[in-house]
Amino acid sequence: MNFNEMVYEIAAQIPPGFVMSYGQIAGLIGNRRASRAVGYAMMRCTRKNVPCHRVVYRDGSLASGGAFGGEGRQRALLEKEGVTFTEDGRIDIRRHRYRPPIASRAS
DNA sequence: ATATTGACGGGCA
DNA sequence: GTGCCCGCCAATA
Repeated sequence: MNFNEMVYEIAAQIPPGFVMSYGQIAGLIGNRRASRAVGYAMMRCTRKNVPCHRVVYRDGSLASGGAFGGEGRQRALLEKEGVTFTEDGRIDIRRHRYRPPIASRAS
């Protein structure tokens, strides 16, 4: 499951205060359509040192109901890192979307 | 080997 | 702008 490793690698590159969408990670890997698979991989990332809480939906909404062990768990972590939320309860993705330099790293 | 599920994304109403 | 439906990939049964 090299796919999973790649997802973890990219997610780990997300700096504090920034977030990436599943689809964006999927694109960096090489499969832009694999957004679902990326999320699936993230689901079991708890065993890794990966800030999976920085991975959100393309529209800035967080993961489905309490996927981190708490409904407000992810939001709390992100806010603590400096991520600003809108009144809709969504991340201001416009500002916090992380842009990788170029090194997509897909070796 | 096929079928179903799941932390998604994009397109259309 | 939001909401619903379909399609994509990978993993599990």
